[in-house]
Amino acid sequence: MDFLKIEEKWRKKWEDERADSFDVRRADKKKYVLEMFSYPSGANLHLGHWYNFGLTDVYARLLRMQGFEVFHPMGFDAFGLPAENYAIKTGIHPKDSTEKNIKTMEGQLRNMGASFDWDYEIKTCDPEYYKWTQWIFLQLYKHGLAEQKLAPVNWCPSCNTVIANEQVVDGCCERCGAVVERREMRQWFLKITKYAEELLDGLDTIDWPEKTKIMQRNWIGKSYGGTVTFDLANGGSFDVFTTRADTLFGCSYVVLAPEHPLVREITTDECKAAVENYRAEAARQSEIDRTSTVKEKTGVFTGAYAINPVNGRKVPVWIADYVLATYGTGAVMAVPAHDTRDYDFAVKYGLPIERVVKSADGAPDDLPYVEYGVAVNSGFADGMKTEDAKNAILDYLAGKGKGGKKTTYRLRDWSVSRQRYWGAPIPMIHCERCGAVPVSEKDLPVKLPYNVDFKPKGKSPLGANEEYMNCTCPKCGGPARRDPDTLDTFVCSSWYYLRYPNAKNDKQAFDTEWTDKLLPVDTYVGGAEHACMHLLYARFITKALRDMGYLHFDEPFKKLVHQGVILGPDGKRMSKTRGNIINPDDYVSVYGSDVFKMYLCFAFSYTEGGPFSTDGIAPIAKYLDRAERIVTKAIDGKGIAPADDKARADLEYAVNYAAKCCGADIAAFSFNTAVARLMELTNAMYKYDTADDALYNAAVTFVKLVAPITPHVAEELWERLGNKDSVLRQPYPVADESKLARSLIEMPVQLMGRFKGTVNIAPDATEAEATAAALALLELPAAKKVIYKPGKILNIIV
RNA sequence: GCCCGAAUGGCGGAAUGGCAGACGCGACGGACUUAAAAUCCGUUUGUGGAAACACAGUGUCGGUUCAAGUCCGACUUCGGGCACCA
Repeated sequence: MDFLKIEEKWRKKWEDERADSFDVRRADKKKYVLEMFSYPSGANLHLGHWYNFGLTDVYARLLRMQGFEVFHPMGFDAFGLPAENYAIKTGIHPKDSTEKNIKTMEGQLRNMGASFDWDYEIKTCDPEYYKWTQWIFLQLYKHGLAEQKLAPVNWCPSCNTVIANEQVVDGCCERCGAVVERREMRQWFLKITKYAEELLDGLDTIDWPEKTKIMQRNWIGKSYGGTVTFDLANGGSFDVFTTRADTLFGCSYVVLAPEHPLVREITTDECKAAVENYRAEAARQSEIDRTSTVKEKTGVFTGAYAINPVNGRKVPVWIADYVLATYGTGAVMAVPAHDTRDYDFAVKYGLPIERVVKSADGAPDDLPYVEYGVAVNSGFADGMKTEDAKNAILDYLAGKGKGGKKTTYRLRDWSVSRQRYWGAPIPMIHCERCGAVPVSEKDLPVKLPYNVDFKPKGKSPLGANEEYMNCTCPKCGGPARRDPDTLDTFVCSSWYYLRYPNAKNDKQAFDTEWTDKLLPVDTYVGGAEHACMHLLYARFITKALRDMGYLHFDEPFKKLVHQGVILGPDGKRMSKTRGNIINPDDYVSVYGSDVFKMYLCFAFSYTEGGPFSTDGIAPIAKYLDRAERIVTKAIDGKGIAPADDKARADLEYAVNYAAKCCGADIAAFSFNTAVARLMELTNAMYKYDTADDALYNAAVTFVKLVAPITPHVAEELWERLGNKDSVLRQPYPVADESKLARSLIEMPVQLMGRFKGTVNIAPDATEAEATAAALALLELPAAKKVIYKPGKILNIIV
């Protein structure tokens, strides 16, 4: 078949007929199918796009044939760092390069033959889009969900700019090699932590991969414990968070994070130099390095002492980099006898190690003993089991006003300020008199100026543009400055699924009534790398907008599917430096999109992915040619009465078996087995080998079954079968169960759980009948016991 | 380092705890052809055997079960994420 020619013919026809338009009148039958939109960093669609968009489109087309009105939009996540880096390197403006890339990708997406409705296209860098991103930020601000806080950023002293984690390589700047520091800057945060509990609970209500739910649960990191207030010997106090309050009597020192605000105040003069050095050193390390459990623990003494509230004991206050300012209270109590990190630290620095838990059942309990057990050397808690001791000690502290039970989350607020150019400007104004003031909604969008020097020079690129920065305070009318930062691109992508149905609405971000009809997204497909960030942010924004009354659903994505990662032919992740990048165009331009897509369907387990190999592509083209030949033969047989009943029954079985499996497999994103069932069907048609009505009917069903996968080829064959309408609008075949029923079935027989052979029995055979047949096969007189699972196995035990 | 996955023939991959290897690639054989290509048909986990069949076999080691690729524990290797790449 001339695939390229066929594809051009049908694509043109579909475009002329607007075959992929969403019909709003049928919104009651809607299915919202969405892929994570693409980031136009390169000029071309890469293999991952094909794998995500191409195969999800197979699913979308199946749903259409099953009678649903599918809403399947496409757009671009167009702001972001790579375009800006590219601009710094080449001088090409991010807007220009991004628009050019989008144009190319749009063309390629159209040639994919996927059923996107382009009427709803969005681009996050379009002022008509980011206007509403800014509007959402303002709503969050008005509802107390946005606030300014100090937070550390990576600062390259040589480039004189903030750099992303990605640009930090082994603690050094990837551009110039200078050692990167962490600096505190004032930044906007969205208070996602307010929703920690609901984000956790909501996971139970959605159809997502279990592993993704587990990852989100761990990311949110709820832990039950308590706070303990330590008074400082020289006045003042601080709280620690612990999940093991039962070990409080064994606390022999306390540790603050190096960044803890109290550190400067409490450090004694003798210790000052060491503490300052240590803080500077800690600022150079990433959190991953700091929390590594194999890294040797280090720390320094501050010279200060704190009072353990349960026993009045004076314990030294240290700082150590394994304590993070961002988790819990930024301070921990150290119980070396019952925590491995504290133990290593205490051994290294000669701090006391005192047992306060022993094993309950006499099992070995060498120190450090981190298991639960029974409290010892713990005053009033002696003899209590760990759980009881926790409660007793926290209750005691609560009674004294020195702490109590507390639940903590690992989840941190979402930092959204970026000291970069290519993003949505933060719609806030800083006034000397009024402080931070929101831009009024009527003045949105705050437009990103085109003429900006985005080269690094010590502050945000926008901050150097006086024309942009100077404005008047909306509150007092005095002179004021704009916020020089832009929003994290995750903000743009945390609500785009709400915008698609409202893509052309220039009055609102979305029309609530309409949004309620089309959302939530029924099936969302994208990479598992987004499990904790994008997917959590989107859930948060949905819940926040719901609480403001704008939405009436709780979760944005009912069902989630992750596609796997396609690796290079060498089994490694594709990358420029490895030189193992596969360009899909090289194959699509030769074989066409149908063949390439069917290859992607067949060659991988969708959710696993795997190494790419060119070897499988040509065979798919051959297979479609083989299918074409048998369909062509079948056309000649139309109207000829079938002769052989047995052969016809076998063919009909194959047809209905394929019908039964194909749709179910595609719906389960098991594309490879769906293709396998189609191959079995064509094999059965070849075996039948008679041009008559039975073969003709099989061909008709086959063409419908294959249509979601290879729509162009299916349209062509459908036309040749004598049809005038589109095969893509035919109802998807449903199996006739009566054709699948067999008078005898093969029942595997096991002896003591080992397979011994099969017997043919009636599908509804009784246990006695089945046992008799099995015993005959095994030539045994009787069974001691029989395990019979009709349709599955019969296991004889002697 | 921490969290989450994955590992099955020469290769890609199938398999609600119940016949491991569906389907395909490759390889081998046959038909057609003067020949080749293309096509159609067949064989193809390993070992032994002419065969029937027997034994072994799903990364490693151990466990649960009448029965384990599948469940549990420990490990090895690879992949994803770790909050400023998206």
